[in-house]
Amino acid sequence: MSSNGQSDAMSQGAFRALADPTRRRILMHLSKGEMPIGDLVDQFAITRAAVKKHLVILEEGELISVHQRGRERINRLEPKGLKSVSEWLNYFSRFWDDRLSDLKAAIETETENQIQRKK
Amino acid sequence: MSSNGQSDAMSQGAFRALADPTRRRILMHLSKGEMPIGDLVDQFAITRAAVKKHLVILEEGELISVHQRGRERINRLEPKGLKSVSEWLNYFSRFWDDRLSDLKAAIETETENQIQRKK
DNA sequence: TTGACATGAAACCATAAGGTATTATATTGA
DNA sequence: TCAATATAATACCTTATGGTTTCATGTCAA
Repeated sequence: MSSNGQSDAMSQGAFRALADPTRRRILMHLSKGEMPIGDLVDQFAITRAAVKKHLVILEEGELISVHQRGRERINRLEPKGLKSVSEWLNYFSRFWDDRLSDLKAAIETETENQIQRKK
Repeated sequence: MSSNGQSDAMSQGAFRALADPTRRRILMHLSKGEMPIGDLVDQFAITRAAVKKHLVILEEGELISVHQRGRERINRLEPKGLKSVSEWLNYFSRFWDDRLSDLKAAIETETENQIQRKK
């Protein structure tokens, strides 16, 4: 196997957390700004307890962090977990990623132009 | 919610498939080359039937495709599913992604050097 | 055409996962 | 201090999941 073993072990919690569509929706909401559980519950047709369970799993996957503020607990998007998933995925990017090559081509052209202009 | 709804629906199967560590290991193996189920079974301490189930789930997530060849069925890495996951993740990249800017910097340097050498 | 090999499919089992309802705890403000 | 609010925690239920064992199918080679 060689590559990616450690990164895979670290991101297990994140992969698990992302498997559920409700949890991904929660992340989408939190991407617009941190908020307490109450605000999230309003967005879903499930009970507060169910949302709370999702938040715990998201926290375990290091996709969110929780911060006490008075009697509220604020849930905030946490880059760490997402980053580890992205890094795992990156190992496979050579099989499909047009973005990288497109970007590379674009930058090369751009750089050439800059150099042209400098002359 | 607005953004990312369609992409999320499409990648549900892929997210689900990626949640299991054994399935991620299978993908790692297939990244080294397509192979029949028998070759994969040798790499794991579980039965052929269990591996087969994983392959079905990977196929449902469009992470692999299967091609008949004689009496063998070859499992091949499929970019589609990985790409949809990466696109979903991309929505969040602004929260953490140093990769793009790093890459851009690296390519710029590299391109400059190439042009230097051409002189 | 018959055995051996490579595989798929079905039935079954234990545990994890997602949900509910209910009970308990802590902080704010009058 | 006491009610109201915001939340956590527990017990419980149903279905999904990952695994096994057993049985069925299809294809190659002699």
